[in-house]
Amino acid sequence: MAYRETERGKARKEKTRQQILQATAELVDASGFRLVQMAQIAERAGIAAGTLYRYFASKEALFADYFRRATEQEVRQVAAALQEPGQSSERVEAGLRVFARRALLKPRTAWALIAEPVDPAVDEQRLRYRQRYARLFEQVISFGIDHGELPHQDARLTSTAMVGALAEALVGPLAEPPAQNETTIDHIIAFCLAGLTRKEYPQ
Amino acid sequence: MAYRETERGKARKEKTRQQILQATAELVDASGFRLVQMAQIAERAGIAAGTLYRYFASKEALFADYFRRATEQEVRQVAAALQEPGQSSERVEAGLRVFARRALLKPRTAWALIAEPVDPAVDEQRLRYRQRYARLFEQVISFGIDHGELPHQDARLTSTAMVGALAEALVGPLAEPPAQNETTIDHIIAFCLAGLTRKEYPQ
DNA sequence: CAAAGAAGTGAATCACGATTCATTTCTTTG
DNA sequence: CAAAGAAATGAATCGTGATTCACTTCTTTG
Repeated sequence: MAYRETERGKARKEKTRQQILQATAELVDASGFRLVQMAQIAERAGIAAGTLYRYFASKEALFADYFRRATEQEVRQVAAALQEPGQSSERVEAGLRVFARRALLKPRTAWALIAEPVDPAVDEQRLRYRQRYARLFEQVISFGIDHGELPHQDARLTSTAMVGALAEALVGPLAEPPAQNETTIDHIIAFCLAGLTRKEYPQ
Repeated sequence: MAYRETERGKARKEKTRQQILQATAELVDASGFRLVQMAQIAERAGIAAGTLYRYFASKEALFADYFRRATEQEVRQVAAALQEPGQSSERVEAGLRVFARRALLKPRTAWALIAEPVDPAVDEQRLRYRQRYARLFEQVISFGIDHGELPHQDARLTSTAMVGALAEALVGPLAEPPAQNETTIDHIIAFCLAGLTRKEYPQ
């Protein structure tokens, strides 16, 4: 007899898999999904192009996996901020702030996760990602409405608008890097909170 | 002697050029920039693929030209709405409403113009487009601030946030077609106006 | 109408980058 | 260490869709 999969071998493969995902993350952060090539990923991960296909069935599958992991992190961070004790509006503010700070930390990655158009498999992940965000904010807003802390409103629409405002102001094409700092975050959050706590509504 | 360019010939060429741009518009509205192929455009315009290249140097050049014309229309409409008489907030509201209605009329086109990633030449046009929008809204907001109709604020940041909120709520991945109607527009505009007219600001 | 030149055609070419796979190298086990 | 199997390699292949260009058709003019 001879070779059989061993613990050590399994660990080695896991390490390579992580290197591939790490290389993907770095390249996406540098240029977004569209411009990243499999050959580049392989080179940065220190392996041959063909080897990628021993770990991921296709480019789309690799991107989808990377996307899922990356957004999982983001959602977790924002969810944690939203769970902090306080008034609903304070909790929403904390969530927005975490979202904004993380976006500024890696603007291109944020853009890739939020807005860049991608292949169907990745796009499905993005829909899930957005839905999870929407639900997180929605829950807090709905709680606030039910407990009289926030005026009645369409919780989903508000949370969608807030995410859009943040994303556009922080990573959109008009958002020039030098202008983005904590003050910018404060302004944009103030804008969102005004919309969240507004008193008059149509109908 | 023989052939020389004539008025009639010039008109015929102009008509073909318009057909190409019209075909491009229809296809972009159906699927966005990324999926539109030169062969499709030629077929829909009723000409051969090669003929496209007698009118436009490349796909990128064609798209950039289409983009420029399309956004020119949009900007003109919004600019007209912003010029209507009234309080600054009313003028901003009118501008947002035109922006929103037109986006809902052709959601895919709106998405292509606002958010879809594109080649560099088209992207540059998009930057101009965004800047023009930003300036239009900015002017009105700045006027409002100067005349005491609006609280002091970063006019550019506010206008960027408003466009982001609108775009996300109306054409983003979570914006489901059946949910989009005049009521949705009213809600999202109310959100934006609250941010525009808010009383407290950071610092 | 014939000649000159413009415009149109579409099959062939080209560019690009993902994917394959025959071959080589590495790991494990007795 | 040798054999067996796993994993890695990277040059060659493949698919896709933009672009070219030799040829055909149409327009104009004298």
